[in-house]
Amino acid sequence: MPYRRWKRHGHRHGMHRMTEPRRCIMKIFEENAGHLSAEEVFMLANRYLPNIGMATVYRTLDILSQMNYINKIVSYDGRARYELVRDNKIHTHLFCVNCGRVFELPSLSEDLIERLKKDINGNAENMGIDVHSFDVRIQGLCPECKKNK
Amino acid sequence: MPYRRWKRHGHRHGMHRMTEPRRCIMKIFEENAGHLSAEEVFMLANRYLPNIGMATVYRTLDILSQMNYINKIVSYDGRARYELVRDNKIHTHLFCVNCGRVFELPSLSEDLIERLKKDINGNAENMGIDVHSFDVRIQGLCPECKKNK
DNA sequence: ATTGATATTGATAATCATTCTCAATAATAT
DNA sequence: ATATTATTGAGAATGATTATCAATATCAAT
Repeated sequence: MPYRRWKRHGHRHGMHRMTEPRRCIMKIFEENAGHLSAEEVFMLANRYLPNIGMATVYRTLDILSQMNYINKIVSYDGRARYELVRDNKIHTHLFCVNCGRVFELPSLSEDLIERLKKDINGNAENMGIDVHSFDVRIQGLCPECKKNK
Repeated sequence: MPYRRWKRHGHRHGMHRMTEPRRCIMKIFEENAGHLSAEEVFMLANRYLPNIGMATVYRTLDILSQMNYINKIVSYDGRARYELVRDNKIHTHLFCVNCGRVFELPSLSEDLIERLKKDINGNAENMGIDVHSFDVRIQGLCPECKKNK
């Protein structure tokens, strides 16, 4: 999402003022690929805003999720991760049922994704739901945990 | 999983004794389709075992997950749900980013699932991971929350 | 069947991510 | 510049899940 559209878009989701902490957290997601936990976002933001509070981080992450600017992902360790929404990117994640970590797997083939989209959007329309994003999730053991079994 | 294989299978995952609470919880999953929270399992078990403790429920759910007898699903409300593993059933769940509830969507078409399996198992082999199950997850708004926006 | 070793239990306390509260502060419209 | 009020940060509160530990129940060996 381009910088200048933040405010306009945010207004629809309860973000009425553009503040330092919010600017900073959005920047962090623009600059860091990957799955950041709230704690990690907090530590990164801390470099620029030493007084930022954890509550602000959570509040901002919440709003950005509602805006569909970031995706919230919850794993088995009961900790949420957040990642920037990128157009047309469908993730395949491995969730290790043993250690709780999240791993990104190679993307599915293009036409498989196209067929998935078609299938899902058809169902979505019938059910009156609003699809923000979707992904394929694998439950299983990561390489490390598989070895130690 | 047939009753008589429980013990044999469980032994590999740290379940060395077959006890009343464990028998009861496994029965609950056999008899209840759907996504049960730990709290719900606790209340159902309570009917038969009035003294069962919450800790036992969590411990048992943990072992049954490790055994791949049930699937653990974590939603946006920070509460886990568990469901019996059924062969060849690939779920498509909607996770409402607003209210946290989980909804089951109509199953994907047979051949789409077959192609997904092939693709995923190929990647799994390359990465040395152990796939217990996989599912498609949609992040978005449920019918109710969509209306109230 | 009895026994002994020990896995499992239930009650409770502890943990840890997340949310709430509220007075102080800062962003925006005017 | 000022008034309005959304937002902040600190710390307390919440709520799901885990750890602790003495008491108990299971099962293998006898």
